[in-house]
Amino acid sequence: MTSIKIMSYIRLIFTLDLFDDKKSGMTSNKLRRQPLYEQIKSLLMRRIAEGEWQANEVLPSEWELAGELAVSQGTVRKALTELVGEGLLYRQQGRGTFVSDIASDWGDGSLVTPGLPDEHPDAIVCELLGCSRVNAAEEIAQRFAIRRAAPLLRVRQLWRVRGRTVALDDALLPAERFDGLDARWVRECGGVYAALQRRFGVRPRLQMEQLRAVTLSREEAQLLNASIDVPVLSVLRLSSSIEGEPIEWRQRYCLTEQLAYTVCRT
Amino acid sequence: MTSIKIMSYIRLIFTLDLFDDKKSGMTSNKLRRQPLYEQIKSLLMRRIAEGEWQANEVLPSEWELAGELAVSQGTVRKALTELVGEGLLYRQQGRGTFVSDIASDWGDGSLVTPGLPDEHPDAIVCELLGCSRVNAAEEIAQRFAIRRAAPLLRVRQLWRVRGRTVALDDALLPAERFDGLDARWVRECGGVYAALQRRFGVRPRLQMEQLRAVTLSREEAQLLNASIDVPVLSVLRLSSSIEGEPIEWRQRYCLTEQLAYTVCRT
DNA sequence: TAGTGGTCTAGACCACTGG
DNA sequence: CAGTGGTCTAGACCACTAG
Repeated sequence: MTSIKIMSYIRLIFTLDLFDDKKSGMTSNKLRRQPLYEQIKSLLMRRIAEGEWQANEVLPSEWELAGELAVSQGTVRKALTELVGEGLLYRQQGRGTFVSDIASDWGDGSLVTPGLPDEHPDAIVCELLGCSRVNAAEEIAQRFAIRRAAPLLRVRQLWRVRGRTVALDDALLPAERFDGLDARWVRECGGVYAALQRRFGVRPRLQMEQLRAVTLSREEAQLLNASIDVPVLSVLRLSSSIEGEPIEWRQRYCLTEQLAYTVCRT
Repeated sequence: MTSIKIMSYIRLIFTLDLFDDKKSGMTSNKLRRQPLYEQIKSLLMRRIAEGEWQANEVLPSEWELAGELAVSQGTVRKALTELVGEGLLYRQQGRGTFVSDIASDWGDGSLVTPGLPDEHPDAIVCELLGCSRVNAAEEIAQRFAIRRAAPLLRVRQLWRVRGRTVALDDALLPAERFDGLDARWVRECGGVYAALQRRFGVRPRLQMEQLRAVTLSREEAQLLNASIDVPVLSVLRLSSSIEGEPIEWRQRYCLTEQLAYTVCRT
């Protein structure tokens, strides 16, 4: 217990630049100081990314954090509330504040019978088809803010519901940013996003999604075990880190004859 | 100024049941009292629905509201913050808190070139095809929690971008719940959602969305001026009031050869 | 019963807007 | 300059969880 406190204290020393001119104010009031609760958010995000607390582990209480960081409990609470809103944490009254689970590569939507029901969706199973390295085309390079023809990691996945193929994914990630990421890591961690989080402390966040109805190429149709004529839902998704850095560019083709791609709010 | 205060005071009297046992506590502690800020949210939502403040009008300041409602400014702030999060209000530092604009029937997504750009989307124009009354099929009736074959208002709309037809909408609303709603009201208010808000004080909120890739029937293809073979994005959307009451069931067919249906976050 | 998050208060100072 | 929202503090009490 005491050692934890001391370690936290040492960490605070090294991050003291964050809490610099707290009382001074007055100096250079044009360069706005970042609010305390924002600094606390950043600090907590970094410590979670570094693995100080694993998924579903409990954080120190609000009062402990307030003590460690020498701020009031209300300020810690505001930081935690925002991180809960962003999905990084969850709270349980009387128990504590916990780190959220790692996101699945599938994302948020579920696949349910088109009619309408609020039926419980069947589990989606992922098969990793393989990883390869490709060179970034012009537009992709721009998206990732990397040079043209820079190496990309390409991950292909096949999704099944009750044994039936339902979707084909093609994910692109900047290879130099995630050096060492390969099929073995993805397999061991159980997904691209899980690997990103465990190895690089990065949590992908959906930033933009483009939806279209298209038809498949011969190769894609074969992988999905579908006719080349059938209309297919195309989902093009850009994910980024919480800081806004673009992380992944994912093209999904989804068969929606049997199951509809469903998104619920609140 | 004084009269406003008095009216607010009178209103408070009539809604005093909301702020009943604030200090008493202790009594029947199993029947949890609703938090003050939730009561304030409800009160403000009702007053906005009743038209006390129009879109883009400024609300009383946090201190004024706190005075009227006899609560602390922090509690008013919490209520306002949540309503901002729900999209009902927006704030501007130094200016005040304002009522948000009325939502468009189109919804949140925009239509942009499939490539990827963050290009500024072209304006979407709506043409009202007509309103009619139909009887609720079994599954729709269940959704709206109304009896089978109860009357529904059916609104059909055609959407255009730069003159090209891009989408066909078919909206169903419970006719008895929105008695008097017809083509004239929709036209005058400039949309179904605008009419719902101005006439009934209801703000539709997206609750669920189902996406599929389909082909069109002959009639729909004709209306959209499209081939019957082309894959079309089907969007099935259920909207509800903020209280959770189901309001609208909307089927959209969207041509996505030229433009992709795009959703952005943050 | 001790410890946690959830609500509420009162008061302070700041940054921004507008007349 | 007065008035607004934005941040931060300190302290109180409540409801829930778990030993």
